[in-house]
Amino acid sequence: MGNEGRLGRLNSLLRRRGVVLPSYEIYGGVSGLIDYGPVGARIKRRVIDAWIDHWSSIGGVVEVDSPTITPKPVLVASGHVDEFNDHMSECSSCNAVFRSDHLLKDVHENPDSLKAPELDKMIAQSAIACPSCGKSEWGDASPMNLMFPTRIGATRGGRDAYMRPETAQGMFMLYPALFRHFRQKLPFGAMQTGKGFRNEISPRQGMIRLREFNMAELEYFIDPEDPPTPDLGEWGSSVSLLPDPEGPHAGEHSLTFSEALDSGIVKHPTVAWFLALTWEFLVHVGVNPERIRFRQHASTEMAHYADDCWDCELSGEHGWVEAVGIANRTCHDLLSHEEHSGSKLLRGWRQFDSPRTETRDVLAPKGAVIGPAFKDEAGAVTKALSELTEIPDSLPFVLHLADGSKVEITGEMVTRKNEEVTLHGEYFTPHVIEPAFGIDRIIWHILDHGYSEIEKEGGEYTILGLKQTVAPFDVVTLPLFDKDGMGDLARRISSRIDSLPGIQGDMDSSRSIGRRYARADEIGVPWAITVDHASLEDGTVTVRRRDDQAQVRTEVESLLSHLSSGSVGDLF
RNA sequence: GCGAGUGUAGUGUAGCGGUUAUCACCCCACGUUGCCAACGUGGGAACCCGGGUUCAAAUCCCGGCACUCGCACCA
Repeated sequence: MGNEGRLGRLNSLLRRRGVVLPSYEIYGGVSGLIDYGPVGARIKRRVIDAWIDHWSSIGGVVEVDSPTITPKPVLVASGHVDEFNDHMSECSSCNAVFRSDHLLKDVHENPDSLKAPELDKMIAQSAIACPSCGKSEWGDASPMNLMFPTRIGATRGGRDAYMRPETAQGMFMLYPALFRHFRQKLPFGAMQTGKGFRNEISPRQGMIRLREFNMAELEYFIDPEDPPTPDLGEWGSSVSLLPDPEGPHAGEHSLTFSEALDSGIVKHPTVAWFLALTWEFLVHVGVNPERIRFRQHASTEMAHYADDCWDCELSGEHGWVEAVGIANRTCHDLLSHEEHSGSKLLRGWRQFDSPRTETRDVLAPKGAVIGPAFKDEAGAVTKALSELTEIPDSLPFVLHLADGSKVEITGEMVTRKNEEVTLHGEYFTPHVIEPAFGIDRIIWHILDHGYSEIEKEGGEYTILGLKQTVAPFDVVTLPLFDKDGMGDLARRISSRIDSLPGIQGDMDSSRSIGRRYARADEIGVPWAITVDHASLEDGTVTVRRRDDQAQVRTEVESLLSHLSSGSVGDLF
C-alpha cells in the first residue's frame, strides 16, 4: 500500500492528463462507468494489441469478434440467467440486505438452486436470525439479476436478450466455424477482446468494479484425453501461489510453474501453461512481478461452469484484486449448448490409432410391421430401438421412447442380429481452458505500479514509468525554442516519427523545456528528443531517457532507425 | 442496497447567510530565458443537479446524482 494520499494524487493525475475520467460528468456522472481520455485510450489500445500479439504467438489461436447483444436462450444454456439471478432478502427490522441463499447455508445443502417462494418459506420455517440485528422478520426475496436486459426488435414482440456478461459465449457460438477453420484438429483457441456488462449493485474502487468493462478472453479447446503439455522450463522465475485453502496444499507457496504442476498443486498441464503465459504477459506490459500472485478457488467458491479455477491477483492501492481468471471450464458450455440448441456441431473428432471393430447385438426393426403398428410413432420407435444399450433376452418387451411413453415390442417387429461395425474414431465434446483478463484492472495496476513520486531538486516530481510497449507515445519531440527554425525542424522530425510503422510521437513546444520534460514524464513517455541550435547545423538531436534523465546526442537518422527497431536504449 | 461523511475553475483549496467567490498549481498570448516544472505582463477557467426557506443561499433545509469510509454484494 502506498503512503497517505497517493491514491488521490494518482487519480487526480489520471483525470488531469486525460487518462481515465468519470463518464458523463457534466450530467452528474454514472457510477461504474469510465472514459479513457486521449492519453488513456492509447494506453488501452496498446495493452489490447500486446494481449492479442502475446496469445497469437503460441500458435493455433485466432481472433474473433461477436456481438455484445446476446439472445436469452444462449445465456440460459450457459447458466448465466439462473446463476445471475441471486435473490436478496431484506430484514424488515433493520433494513439490512443479504443474499437469500447465504442465509440458508446451514439449513440447506444447495440453497442456490431454490426459487424465491421456496427461499421465503425456508427462511421463515427455520426462523433465520438477521446477522445484523438478530431479529427474524424478513421481507420477500427479490431477484437481483446482474445482467442488463434488452430486447431485439424495435416494435412490439421481439426477442428477449441481454448485454453479454462475458465475451466467452461468442467463441462457443463460433465453435463450428473454428473447428472447420482449424481443419477439424484440436487443440485450437479463439480469443476476443471487447466490452462486457454487469449491472453491479454498488460499483466502487474506481476502475476496479465497473458496470461496462473491457475484457479479453481466450477459449482454448482441447481433447481432455490428450491435453497439450508444453515444457514449462522456459519460465524459471518463482511465483507466489495460494492453493485451495480447503485442499492438501493450503498455504502460500513460492514455486516455478513447472514445480507447481509436478507437485500437483496445479492439476492440469494446460492450466499450468496458461498460468505461465499469463504471468509473462503481465510482466511484459509493466505489472510488477512481485505484486502478482495466483490464487486457487476453493471448491465452494467455484463458478457454476468451472472445474478448476485460478485467479491471478495483482496488488495495488486497492489491495489484492482479481485481474485474470484461468478456469478449466471442461465441456460445460459446449455440452450445454448442444443440449439446448440441438446442434451436433459442437464436438471434436478423436481418430483411433487403428480402426476398432466392435460387434454387438441389435434388434433391427422391420419397417413393414412397425409402420402399420405404430403409425405416427413409428419413427420414434425405430430410433429408440437403435439406441438400446442392452438388448433384452426375451420378447416381447417394453420399450421406453424419448418422450417418456412406453410401447410393447413383439417378436414379429424385429430381427435379432449380430452387427459388426468398424470405428475409425469417435466424437467427443472438447474441454475448454479459459484465461479471462479484466483489461481495465490490468491497466489500473500498470498505472499504479508505474506511478512514482520522487524528489527532484528539492521539489516533488512525478514519473509514470510505463514500458514503451504500453506508453501513450513512444517519444515526444521538443524544440528548445519555437523560433530560428527549431520549431519547423522539430515538426518535420515529429512527422517522420509518426510515419514509422507502429510508432507514435507527440510534439510539445509550449513553455520551458524543463516543464515539457515534466509533462512527458508524467504520462509515461519513455523518450524525449530535443531540437536545438546544433540540430540546425549538423542534423543531430539530443535524446533523453525518462527513467534517469540521461541524455545522449545522436543523428536524426540513427534515432529513427533505433525507434523502428525498438532499441533506443542502445544509444546510451 | 443500508448507515456516516464530502461535493467550489483542469488539479488541490479558502470562504460557512450579503465578497467583483480566495490562493496556488494549471492553460493561452507576448516578452525574456537557451536543456530539466525559472521570470515578467496580459488573459482563461468553478460554487454537482433540482426544489424549498429568506429581502438575500456556495453557505440553511429537502430530494436526486457522484465520491470516500463502514456493512452487505462482487460467477
